[in-house]
Amino acid sequence: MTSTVDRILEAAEARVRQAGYHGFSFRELAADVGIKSASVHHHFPTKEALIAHLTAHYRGKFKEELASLPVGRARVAAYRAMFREQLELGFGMCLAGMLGAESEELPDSVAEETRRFFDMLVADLTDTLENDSGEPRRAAIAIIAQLEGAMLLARASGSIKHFDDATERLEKLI
Amino acid sequence: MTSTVDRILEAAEARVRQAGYHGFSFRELAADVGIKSASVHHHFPTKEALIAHLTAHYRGKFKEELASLPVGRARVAAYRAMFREQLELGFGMCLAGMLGAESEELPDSVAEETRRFFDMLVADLTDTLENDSGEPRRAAIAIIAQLEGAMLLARASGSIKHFDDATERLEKLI
DNA sequence: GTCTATAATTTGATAGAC
DNA sequence: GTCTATCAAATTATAGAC
Repeated sequence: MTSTVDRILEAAEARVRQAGYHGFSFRELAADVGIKSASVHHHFPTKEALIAHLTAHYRGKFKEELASLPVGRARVAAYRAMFREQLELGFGMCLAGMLGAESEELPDSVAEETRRFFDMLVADLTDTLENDSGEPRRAAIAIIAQLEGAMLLARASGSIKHFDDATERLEKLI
Repeated sequence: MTSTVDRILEAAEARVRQAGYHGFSFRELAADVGIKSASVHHHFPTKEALIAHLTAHYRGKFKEELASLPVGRARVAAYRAMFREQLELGFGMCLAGMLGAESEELPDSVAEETRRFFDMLVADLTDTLENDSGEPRRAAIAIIAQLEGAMLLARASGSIKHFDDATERLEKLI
């Protein structure tokens, strides 16, 4: 049995990943969970607080998943498989990717948590590539950009094939 | 002297590129132009009609700019410079990139125009790379994804340096 | 072509009962 | 912790005067 807070976070994640920060209301979110919007406000006072918390939570979940991935060059392929699976399951954009696109017009706390997500990702991949790349940090940034852009393009085109095409030679960026 | 329609399109482009489809209202848009929201509705009956038209218009403008770019491999570097300049001037995401991220929850006509933008871009770059790549279409898709993802990452991180890092070895994708 | 006025609905958020 | 009820503001959109 999952707590109400967890169910709110799960529903909010789905909503943001499909439609962005401004693309859904507290009422829609509450309906997803099976409660009323006032009950959502009981757990998260404002939309800003909810999405900032969600983004930090997403970063934590993501970091946990990273812990189980292989090290070295193989980790890049595992990143690719992770992103692809999210697309294939219909989960929408990466949460931080969606918020990153909108970030200039988002509340500060949300933009800040989004920034921290990418800092974490860049750090993880930079560490990973330290022995495989002359410029590990630059390679890490290029790979993350490629994955986010491939997701975006696949959604825009309505075809997961675009993700596969865009990332097939991902390791050339190392 | 620009027409009211052109000023509406210009303001709408800026709004969508910063905040997305749901991130602004007709009243804000009208204020940008210096008119009332009812006057915006006179030119574009609905938000869907406005943004669908805007996206088709953006595709046309983009295609015109492409006409002045060099051919062959040098065109890839010119693409990169184009995208970078937009970021540097504070123009936000690529319009189609922003709408592509949100596309699953957008009105059909808007999603369709967004798809057509990327079809056009992929076709242009595929033609360009025909003599320089064994898989010109796949290379084209990879390059476009890289550029869109680099914009997204630069915005999320608040640093144009991330765009430069992500795209420095863009030609490796050819 | 632009305006004022307004309709009908939705939004984020709060008060207070249970 | 959830609800009903409600608020004030904002939203997309329309009617009709000028």
